[in-house]
Amino acid sequence: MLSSPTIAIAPAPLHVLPSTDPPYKLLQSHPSLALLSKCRSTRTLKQIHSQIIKTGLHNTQFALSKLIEFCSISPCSDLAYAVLLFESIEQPNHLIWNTVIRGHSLSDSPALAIDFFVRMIVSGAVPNCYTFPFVLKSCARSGLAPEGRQVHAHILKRGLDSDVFVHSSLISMYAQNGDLEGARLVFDKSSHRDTVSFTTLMTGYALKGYMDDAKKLFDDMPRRDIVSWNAMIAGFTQCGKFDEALETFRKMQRKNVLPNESTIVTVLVACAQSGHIELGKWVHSWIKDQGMGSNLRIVNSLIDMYSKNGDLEKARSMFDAIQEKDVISWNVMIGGYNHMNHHREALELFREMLLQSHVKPNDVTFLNVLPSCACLCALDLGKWIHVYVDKNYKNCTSTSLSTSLMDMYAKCGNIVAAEQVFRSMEHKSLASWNAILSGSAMHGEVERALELFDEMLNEGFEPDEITFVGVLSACSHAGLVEFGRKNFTLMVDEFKITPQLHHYGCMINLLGRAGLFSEAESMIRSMDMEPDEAIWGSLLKACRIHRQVQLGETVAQNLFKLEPSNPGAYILLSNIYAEAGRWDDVARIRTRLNDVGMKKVPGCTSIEVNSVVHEFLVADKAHPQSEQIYKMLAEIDGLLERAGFEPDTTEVLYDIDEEWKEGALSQHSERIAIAFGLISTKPGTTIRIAKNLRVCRNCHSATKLMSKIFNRDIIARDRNRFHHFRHGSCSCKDCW
DNA sequence: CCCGGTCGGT
Repeated sequence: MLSSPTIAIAPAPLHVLPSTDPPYKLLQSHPSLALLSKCRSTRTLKQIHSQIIKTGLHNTQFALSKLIEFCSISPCSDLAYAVLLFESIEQPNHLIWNTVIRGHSLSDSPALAIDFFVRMIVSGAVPNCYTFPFVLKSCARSGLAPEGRQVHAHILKRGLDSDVFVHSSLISMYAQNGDLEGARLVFDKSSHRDTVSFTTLMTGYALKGYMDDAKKLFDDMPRRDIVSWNAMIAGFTQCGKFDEALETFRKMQRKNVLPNESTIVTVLVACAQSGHIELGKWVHSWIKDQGMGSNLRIVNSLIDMYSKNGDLEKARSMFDAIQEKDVISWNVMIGGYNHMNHHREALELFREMLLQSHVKPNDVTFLNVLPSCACLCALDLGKWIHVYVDKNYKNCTSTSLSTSLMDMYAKCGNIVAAEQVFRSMEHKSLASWNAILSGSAMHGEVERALELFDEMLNEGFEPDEITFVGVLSACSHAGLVEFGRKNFTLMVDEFKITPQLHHYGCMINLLGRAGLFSEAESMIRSMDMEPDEAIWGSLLKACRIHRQVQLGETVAQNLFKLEPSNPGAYILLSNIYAEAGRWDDVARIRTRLNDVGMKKVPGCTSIEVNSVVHEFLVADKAHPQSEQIYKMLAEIDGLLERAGFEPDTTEVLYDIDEEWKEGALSQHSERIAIAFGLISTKPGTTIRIAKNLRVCRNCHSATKLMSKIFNRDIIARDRNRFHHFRHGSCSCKDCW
């Protein structure tokens, strides 16, 4: 029995097929081919293939084209197998050529379809009106505009441009390659413009954001079908014109055009992105009336709409009610948690997906989970995903997935792994450069960040505003005033980027810390926008460092106005007074602080041990191992004292609305997390923690000493940047 | 018997 298909199709010389097939109606209903529609795995595919060989069907072009078609576009596609089949045929007919070109045009590497097209012509086979739509699609999908124009020349030579399918495919190809003039020319020259050609050109305009032109075509077209309406709604949605999108939807209903599944999905996207939750709810009840309430695509879109609008409970209850969840159901729910900063829930649901569902995660799943890993410093889970991706996607990992992995490593404290991923990437996007650049900046690797910036410019990448946030924050972390000024000018003059608050924030921080107050003030005056709390905040910090009492008072007033209930400004100002010996003013601020009833953001530190993320608050006793943790804390205090550590109590004010007690400083959340890390990991292991606020001075000094006493690398992420503690010192060189 | 345009998750 021929159980091995490779043996079956590999023999030389090549398969010579009879020039004509038996009547196709006989073939079409053949039981062996009917089996294909039920085939779900490569194994059964191979069995069916053997069947086809046994019954002699493999001597027909029809059966082979069906097999190739199935291998190349079914859910369990295996393009390599399709090519193997194809190569075994000596003189493929049109159908076979078309099928193999179509298979490649829909694959991950659509450019290969063009290679087959060239081979087809060289072999003397004549492309027909079925061939060109596939070839044009691959020119569009692979972005090969010159090749697209050459194919257009072929079409004209063969007089096939009057075929409606070829005609609309041409418009689509030009439009998707961004050549709207080309698309318009094809459209204008034709005398057989149908609804599809109109809609295709209209979509081309919409894609570029030219909604006025799109609207004009829409109004001018003789007949509109449901796809035309949907395309118009989608066009408005994609360029953020949600009101117009929803208005078009209402108009279509007034004209008694019945929305279909795609319409609903598109409208729900508009509701999700624009926050029109009331309309979303109305659409939901309308869907129920229409009996579409159990359509999985629609339910998935509803979950997305509810979760993006903050109603996670409604979203979750709909998610739980789905009997047969698909990968998108999982992705939207995980993505919803991630979007609303419910990172723990995102990771928990991801675990549940792996353990309790039969749905395999895909790249979008990871794109939704990785930012949550990054936020919680869940490095083990992030690494697991990396290994999984390498194993399951081999060398076809997308640029965005690699970028997301890189970002995760950088934010979890492993900048070396981030750089490794970066170097291994074949295609880098601007986002990839931005991620590695700001990663290096976050880790205080300033020279590296500036090197990377030069490198990306040399490779011809055009930096954007995010790039410059990375560059300028690198300069500000290292106090490189001259570089900061230079790059700020470069950004504005060379790259014509209007500075945003973030950029000014970096500059003010940099100038303030260097004591260049008049330059900082004149920069603030030059801004087109109102300074935000970050800008005043960094200036106030600078006032404290340089003991600028008078300026500090003015700056603090600005902060009080912006954030009346944030205690940070009061604390900084009282520190400034304290350091100037103005105790009356200190007392006055403290009273005010107590009167206003500040909303203090509780300090919270997370640490991952054995793939589980643990979170600790100040003086937290909720952890099951609390008793051991506090024993360890006491031991640490003793060791610190013996090493000559003196608590720096200048920032005790941070605890002003805590019940102040002896030892409060050693109960800051980062200390508890480190103590937990020390008792639950092997000696010598690196400890990684992530804190939601900035590390206080006292904890910073204590942690430096702890890294020496326990001989551990401690990598701490605070709200701003990373601190790598090692052998008693910190990578930030005490300047943060 | 294989052809075109809209549509969800970054």
